[in-house]
Amino acid sequence: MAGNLVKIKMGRLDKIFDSVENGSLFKDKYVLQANYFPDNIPHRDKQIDQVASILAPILRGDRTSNLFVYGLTGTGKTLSVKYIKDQLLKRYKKEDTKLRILYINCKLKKVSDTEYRILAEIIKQLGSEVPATGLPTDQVYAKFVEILEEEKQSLLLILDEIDQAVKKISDSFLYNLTRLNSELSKTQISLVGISNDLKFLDSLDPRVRSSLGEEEIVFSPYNALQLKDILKKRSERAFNKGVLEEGVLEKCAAYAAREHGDARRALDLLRISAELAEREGSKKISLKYIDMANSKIDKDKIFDIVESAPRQFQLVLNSIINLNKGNQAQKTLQGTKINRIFTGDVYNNYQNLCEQTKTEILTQRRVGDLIAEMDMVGLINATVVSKGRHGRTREIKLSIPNQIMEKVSGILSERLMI
DNA sequence: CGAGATTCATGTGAAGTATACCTTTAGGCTTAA
DNA sequence: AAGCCTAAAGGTATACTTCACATGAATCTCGTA
Repeated sequence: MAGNLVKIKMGRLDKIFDSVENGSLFKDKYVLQANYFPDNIPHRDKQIDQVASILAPILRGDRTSNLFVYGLTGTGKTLSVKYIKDQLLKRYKKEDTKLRILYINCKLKKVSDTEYRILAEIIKQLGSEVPATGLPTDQVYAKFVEILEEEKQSLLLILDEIDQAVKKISDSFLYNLTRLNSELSKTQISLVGISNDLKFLDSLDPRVRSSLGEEEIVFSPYNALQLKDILKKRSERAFNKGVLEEGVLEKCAAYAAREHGDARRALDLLRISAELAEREGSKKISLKYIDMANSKIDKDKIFDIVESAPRQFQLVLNSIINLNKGNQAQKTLQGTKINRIFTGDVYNNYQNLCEQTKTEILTQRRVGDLIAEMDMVGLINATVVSKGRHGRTREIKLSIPNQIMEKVSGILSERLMI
């Protein structure tokens, strides 16, 4: 009896394993993943050449112009710069001075947010240590300078997502960095800033702008054809022959092109489509999986945010959902009349919710910021409107798809113990 | 009736506060030779 | 004497709060036709 049961179970699992082992659509899934580093970067030759020619003097040990690289997400900025970094290091031969190229992503959680942490990361990459917290910032600077003065070297600092850093800190950080050169006798620092905010440079202090933006390069978005080409190159390595149905690449490319030509999005779309197809035991990746993948990406993002958000954030979100539900009900009852949701409404509802859940009530000021955050991450759509005599406020629209509203609501109730 | 002044409900910015956490430092205690 | 532990001191990060000022169109006011 018991043996039978196990046998049945084994049989079922074997089937699952078999389907993954034999029927796999993937040849090499890694090729489609975000951290894959391709050995050539299509359609970016012009930009790569530009960057390379600006940075080339560093091979002679000269200081190069500071460089600023713009471009929306998924336009190959990071990839291209990293590629050039590798090439430079490969070519560098001079013995008497050392060449060091540091790549720092200012957006990564462990690095981001403070001048201190960025410096700490730089120092760590230079091969020294500094405590994660506890030291005054100027001491960290001193340590940085000390390391640089140890020996003659050229330093190229690549700061990715630099706008994130400056938004949190002030641009005085960049100012300090650009000025450091005059204090150093043996070492030259060159900066490469990467940002996807096109207006970023304008918002900087003029002194910083002129020194950081000595050279500028713009990475324009890929168009649908280029995206398709990229997908094609990668899919040849990623998939087994013949698993892609006609038009799949085109559709992925088209979707991603719609999102400002984001290549990362295109690749994600393709990979997730394939995963979905595989899970359903399909031998081919057909068009319908792309649509599924597309909505799955959106949904997962929402669940992620909602689930990991801090309690107060969840409470406020819950209030908005409550109000929205009320509106839906009214809509069906009374026809066309829709109450718009404003900050004040949300705050009132939120206060009630706090009483129910015995949570401390935050000030309206703070709740306003939380609402702004939700707008930022795309959970809601909030626009500032002036209602004339009735003041000025944000009009809030929920932008969670209806199909997952229930589930989001469920997660919230569970986490908030309502 | 129309131009300007008012007004409302909040947006927004700066600065301050509380709490949690971190390292360094110094002093006292333990331990092994 | 060396090593270890602990608490105090001095720092940062985070999540708020407080205070103060900014906003912009509906509405009010008042001079004018």
